[in-house]
Amino acid sequence: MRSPEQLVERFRSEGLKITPQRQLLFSLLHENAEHPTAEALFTTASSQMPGISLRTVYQTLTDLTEMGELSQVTFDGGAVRFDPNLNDHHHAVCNECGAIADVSIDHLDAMSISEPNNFSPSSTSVVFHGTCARCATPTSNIDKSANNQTK
Amino acid sequence: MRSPEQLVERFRSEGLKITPQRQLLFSLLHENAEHPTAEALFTTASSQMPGISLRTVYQTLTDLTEMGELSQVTFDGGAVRFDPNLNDHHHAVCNECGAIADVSIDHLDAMSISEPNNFSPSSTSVVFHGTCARCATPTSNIDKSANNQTK
DNA sequence: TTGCTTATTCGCATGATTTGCAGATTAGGC
DNA sequence: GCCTAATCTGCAAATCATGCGAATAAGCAA
Repeated sequence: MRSPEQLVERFRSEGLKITPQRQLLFSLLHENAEHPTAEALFTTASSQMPGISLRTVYQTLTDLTEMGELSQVTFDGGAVRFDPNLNDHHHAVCNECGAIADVSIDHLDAMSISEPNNFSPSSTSVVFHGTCARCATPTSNIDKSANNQTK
Repeated sequence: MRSPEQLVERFRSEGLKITPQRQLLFSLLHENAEHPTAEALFTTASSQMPGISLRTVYQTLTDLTEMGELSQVTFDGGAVRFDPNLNDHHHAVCNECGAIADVSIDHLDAMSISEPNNFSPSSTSVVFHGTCARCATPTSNIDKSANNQTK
């Protein structure tokens, strides 16, 4: 996702209005690597702007997604998560704390479909499940459940 | 997933009852490569056993999943799909018709996380999006939407 | 600054999917 | 055939997401 300033530019140039709600969400999403759900963003947004509507959060997230500024990802059937990272990347989900990390992959191109041989892939997404560094380190296990996904 | 006969064995040996509903679902799931949703199975089951409850379908699917006879997969935030294929495999989703195919992958092990280097993956799942053979063949485009996922 | 126009926001209703619960039913053993 | 616990069923309810209409406010012009 572009910077809040660039998004303001883009919205202006497309004749869209710059509202305080949008500006807040731009800043909450900028370089946000937490893959938040709409609800999570709503909670954070609400603390800074009491009265903001969950509906507006969904609306803005949908708009940004349609503009290609965000992508949506879901893991294991939970709520949709929003990802402002537009670079080519994949995800690693921690089985312990539920944290989701962006990962780069080496030799992704070495991999290919062996069977069936008649499917033409246009994109590939890889999800690793395992243990994140924080949860693998015994001394810092205190706050394991901080990012736990509810489902 | 094991064969209906083997599942009957297993259920018996665990003190669970063999009901007509369960038997029907065993047979509908056996070697089913369609990755059906609970609703889809309910629809099919209903035609063969009018009166069967959607609740029972969900219950049985959950039971089989907990027994390790089925796995659950979701794509793009839609409803949960059930997969009786217990072999190591991945999925290919057709952007045209929504069909989901099981795929085997060559050289999956060549691939690795380059960044961050402190995540320990225990499993990897790969999803390809693209065009399936049927939709890529102009002459057989007639029934494209047959398997279309609604979301 | 005021007013106008239209995009946005908001709140509520609704839809889709899934689970909890309690009473009715039935499989399987005696 | 009877009994008891497991199962099935129907409905309420939880969760996540979207549709809709009325109220509001951003951006522009005068």
